[in-house]
Amino acid sequence: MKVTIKDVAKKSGVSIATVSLVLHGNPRISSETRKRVLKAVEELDYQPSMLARGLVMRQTGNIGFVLTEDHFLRTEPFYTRIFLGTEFGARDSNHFVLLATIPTDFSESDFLPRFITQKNVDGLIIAGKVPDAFLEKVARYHLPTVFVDFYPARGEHSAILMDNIRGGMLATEHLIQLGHRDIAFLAGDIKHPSIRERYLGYHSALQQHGIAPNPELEIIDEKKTGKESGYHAVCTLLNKGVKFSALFACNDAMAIGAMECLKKQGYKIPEQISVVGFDDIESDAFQDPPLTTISVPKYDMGIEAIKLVREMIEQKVKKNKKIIVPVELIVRKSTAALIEN
Amino acid sequence: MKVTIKDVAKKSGVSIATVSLVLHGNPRISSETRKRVLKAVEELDYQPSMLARGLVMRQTGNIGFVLTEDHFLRTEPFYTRIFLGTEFGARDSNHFVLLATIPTDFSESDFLPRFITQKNVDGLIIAGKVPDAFLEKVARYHLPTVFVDFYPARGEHSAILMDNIRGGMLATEHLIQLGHRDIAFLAGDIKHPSIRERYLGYHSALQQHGIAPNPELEIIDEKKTGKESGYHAVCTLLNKGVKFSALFACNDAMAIGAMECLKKQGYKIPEQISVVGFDDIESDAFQDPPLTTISVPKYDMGIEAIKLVREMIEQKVKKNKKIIVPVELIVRKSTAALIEN
DNA sequence: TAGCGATGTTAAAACGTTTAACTAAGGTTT
DNA sequence: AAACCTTAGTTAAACGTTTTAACATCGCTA
Repeated sequence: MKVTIKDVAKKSGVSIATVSLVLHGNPRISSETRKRVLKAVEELDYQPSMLARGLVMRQTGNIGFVLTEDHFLRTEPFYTRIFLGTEFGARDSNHFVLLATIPTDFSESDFLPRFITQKNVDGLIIAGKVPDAFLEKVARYHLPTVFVDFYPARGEHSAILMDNIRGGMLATEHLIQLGHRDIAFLAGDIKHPSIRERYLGYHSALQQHGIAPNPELEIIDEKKTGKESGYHAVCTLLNKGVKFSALFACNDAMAIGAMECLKKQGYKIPEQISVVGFDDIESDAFQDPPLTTISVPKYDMGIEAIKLVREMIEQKVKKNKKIIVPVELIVRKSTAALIEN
Repeated sequence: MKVTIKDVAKKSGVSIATVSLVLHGNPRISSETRKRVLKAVEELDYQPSMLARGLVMRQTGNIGFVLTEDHFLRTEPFYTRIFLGTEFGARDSNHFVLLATIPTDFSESDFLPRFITQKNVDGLIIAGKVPDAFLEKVARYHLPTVFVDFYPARGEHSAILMDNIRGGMLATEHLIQLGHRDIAFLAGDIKHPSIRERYLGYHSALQQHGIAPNPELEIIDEKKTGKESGYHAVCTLLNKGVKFSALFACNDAMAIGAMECLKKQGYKIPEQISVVGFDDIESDAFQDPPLTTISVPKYDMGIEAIKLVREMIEQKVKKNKKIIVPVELIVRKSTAALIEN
């Protein structure tokens, strides 16, 4: 059968308590005994039972990771990468990350993930936007919770967010530095905090450089934020007949859609129009031309999220800490200096 | 604190043994006591501790789900869907599914997922192709294991596979029934069992309908199996100058790449050339024209996988059961009857 | 009336840990 | 030499279950 602490104790001629103490680095144990125990552990390949440990320590060693089904299944592996980050971060503290999806339209009558109702996790990471009904229901369990890439409308919470405002500024400033003045902004779902913030960044960069924002250049009422929306937004912009030499889309999907439309209309990118996106999705580098964008450290966000829940679990204190991870401008071939004509 | 079996016992005026027996549906308990206990359980919202239970039952209640990082991160959520299926299937038996990725180039020196080395799972599901080095290393742990969409080259195993041969036949027969005779086949990585089998299906359908396979029409030595490979394969085919009115690609990615190339060269799909793919990926329906393909029940594969590991765990017997799930032809707009000219 | 079988319930051991409280031996102060 | 501290290790309780064997009660039968 499985080798237990008893086997180790017997083999090294000490009590099981001593073994346990050694394993926890208790300084009361002489280095000689310590060595003997460690040797036995090694030779027997002893692995402590998480179950037994959890039982006495009253924790499960698990952390729940929740996101909507849509987010999990969407083609761009954004949250998947964040999850991978948590998986990695969890290694240090020997936690396991349990992943569960909830219906995208979670309602009062839906069930919570089992690991929540069964109290089989010590803490929770909630990634991406989730319905209010879910938040209400889950709040009843008083689990240490960290939000990632989403911040609930009401209440104080711990969260890992990206610096959307700065990202918006970075993108816009890049264009300004290239000499552009007439910079369009493309977005949908403008009520979503992240998108709103990117928009704010765009605005404030313009103002800081003494460029008056031109409402004509802002297409922010697209229904969605996918490729088609980008395509459509450019159509709208073109139809207005307003002059622009660059555009900043609230995400890469829209940027790619926008490029498609522009190319179809015969515009040369970046010679005639520069394009910047946001997110740094996989396919950016394979676009024609490769897309300049703002990169988000997804993996790191996962790691930070784990660190934060762990802090909350250990200290048993309801902190409300917001961590803003920095974003970065990635210059590729879709942007170029303005050519005056 | 957390409500335990003791609280339930006290509240309903019985011993904890009785509570436990009630919860396990033991028939020796009078229906009166049973009712009382159940009522208390209900009122206290008692949730048995998986830890304590696992400790005495010597099982963890967890099932590990392993796949390579590539497979997890790839844009098409194929394995993600399978995972979701396992998650769902695990609900009945109240198991949790722990997901872990391994490096795509896993080697002897890499670490196994923690839940394996720590014996924190009762069984294992391995999805997609994994390196031999991983298989060797993991075999040492003698865990009940089920493979999904992959079957190791050596040894006998339990696995959930899709009917690739039949899929290949279905696709090819569809084209034959539409009147096509010169049907090209596009593939890469022909050594991969799944792709090989699809190829076999293609072949045998041709033969069953008395059509001599034409090696000139088989482009099977592409480096990879992505969109670019499909694009490139069609170039090769076109350069040969061999006549064909339909093509069957070993997967949708290649089919989509192929369509792009054909459209660029001015061919009309399906009027001049019919195209069939395999996999039924998300974006098929949004292609121009929407792609006819073979659909694979990913979600069901996950459910079946869980069922099978559970069987293996319970019966503690090393079965080698192969379950072949059926595939289905999905007719969209990329195929049409041959127009003689 | 002793013995028996059926029925319903419980006591207690076991699972594998952690950790507070304790012990024993030796060393140091007074 | 009594009292006290250190050091290194051990004992035993606790965590929350499951399950087996034992027990109590009752109505029957011999």
